[in-house]
Amino acid sequence: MVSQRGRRNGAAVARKLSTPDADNAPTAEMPAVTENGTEEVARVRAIPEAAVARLAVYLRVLSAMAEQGATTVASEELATSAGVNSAKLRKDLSYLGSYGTRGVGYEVAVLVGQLERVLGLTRQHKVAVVGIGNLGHALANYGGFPGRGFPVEALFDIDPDLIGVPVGGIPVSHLNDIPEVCSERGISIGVIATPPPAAQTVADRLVQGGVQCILNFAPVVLQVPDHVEVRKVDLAVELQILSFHVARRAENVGNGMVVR
Amino acid sequence: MVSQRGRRNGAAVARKLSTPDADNAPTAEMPAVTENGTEEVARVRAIPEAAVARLAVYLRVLSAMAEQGATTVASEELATSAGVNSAKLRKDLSYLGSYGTRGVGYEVAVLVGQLERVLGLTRQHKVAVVGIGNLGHALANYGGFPGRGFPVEALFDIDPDLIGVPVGGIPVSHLNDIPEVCSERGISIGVIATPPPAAQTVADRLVQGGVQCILNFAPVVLQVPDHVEVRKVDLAVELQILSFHVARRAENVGNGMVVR
DNA sequence: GTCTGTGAAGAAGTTCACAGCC
DNA sequence: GGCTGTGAACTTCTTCACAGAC
Repeated sequence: MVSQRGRRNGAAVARKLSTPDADNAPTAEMPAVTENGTEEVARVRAIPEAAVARLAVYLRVLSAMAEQGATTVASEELATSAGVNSAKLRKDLSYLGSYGTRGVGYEVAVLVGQLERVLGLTRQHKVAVVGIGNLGHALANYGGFPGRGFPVEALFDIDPDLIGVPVGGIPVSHLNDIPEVCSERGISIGVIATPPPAAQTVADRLVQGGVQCILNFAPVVLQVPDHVEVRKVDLAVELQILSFHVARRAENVGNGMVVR
Repeated sequence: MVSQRGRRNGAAVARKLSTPDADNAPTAEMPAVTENGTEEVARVRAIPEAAVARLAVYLRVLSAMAEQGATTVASEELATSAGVNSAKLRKDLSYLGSYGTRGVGYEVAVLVGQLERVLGLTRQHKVAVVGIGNLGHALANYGGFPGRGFPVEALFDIDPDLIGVPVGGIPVSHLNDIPEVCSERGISIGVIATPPPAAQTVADRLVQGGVQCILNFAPVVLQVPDHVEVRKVDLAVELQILSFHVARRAENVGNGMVVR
């Protein structure tokens, strides 16, 4: 019956998250530390994937609060604004370390700083948008992409009429030049907004160009090397999930309830 | 707090999912009563949320296969194309019922039909797009939205210059008319592509208009009644998640590896 | 032999509830 | 009194591995 809900190796891992004060949290930019060899790592690197997405939301809410002059905030309030419950919020924040004050709450500025650090927002991530159709256009024009820190620095398309034309201040290059241009400009994030058939080829070229992360709007499952991170945004899937829920509801209705 | 089920006493429960045949399958499973007299009947508990998103992906892959003339497919092949492992795929499909043949595989056409049924794609879901800026424009022009079954039938904006102008064949109406127009046209899905400050008001009006589902592109946490389903697509969050992974990688690098 | 369907084990994620500090 | 931080309980999701149908 071993309760052990730790990680994969059963060794006494003991989840050393949230070390008490003494902020040893490894900063993103310091090469930092030591080659631990034996024993376990004192490093905190265990933020659950699911929590990461929420951290980004907290950051946005906190930034808005800071702008309105708030200096402290309680977990309950922040949680409500972020649309989660407070236990989850506190747990999520505990992955960063202990930055709250019992009986009081969190200092907004401190939390913002920590979130930015953990999310890697203390450095810039240059973005390339591939596929300057309707969507790509919209993305390119977002102008420096949401929340700054993500400047769009390259655009690509296959249409000869578009090559060289500036969109949002940046001239469009040809798909063939993806590897070279991405390499030159140090692009770290590629956004794929092409038609489905082109997506895989584009992904390959982005990888060639040294891009580490891809945000894929094309409804295609991309094949990429392990070291490349892909996130997918899939309109059709989102709509179908909604459709599923409508159907679910309709099924459970026992009477004349109108379900669209 | 007496709830208890699953694990520990798994023998008795045996989760009777996947009743074969029979259209709507409410899979009851004698609820052992309990003391909660008031609570409703929400024990249908059929398809796990996480599986639903994947079902939509399987459907797309299968449709493509059907188009190429495939008539049967094995779980391994389908799984690979969909980017999941075969055990997960089989488990997911088992939620629909038993539609495969051991030793052979699945009939593509059958599976497509079942997926469409479960995802509620046998009926149409009329879509309204609110906020005809860059993104809204792109969405409106998707022309009948991905995979049909989701016709765009109403557009809204607040800009007087846009009102009445047709975009993708549909004239833009004013935000104020959302409840009325949605009601009239029987809109079931509202897509919010407005600037953040407008999003909540828009959501309220959509709900007033009887919309059951909202796809929200605005970086805002929406407040809606329980019976309304919201899905969020958040560009900034997606980028920040990618950023997090870059930072993670950078941290773990012990040497001159270039990490963008 | 091949491939599905599925209990059961395992891992990940969420919620509870309370100790500990203000 | 109020609020954070967190082990432990609980829930959901994923993977394993094999019985059973072809």
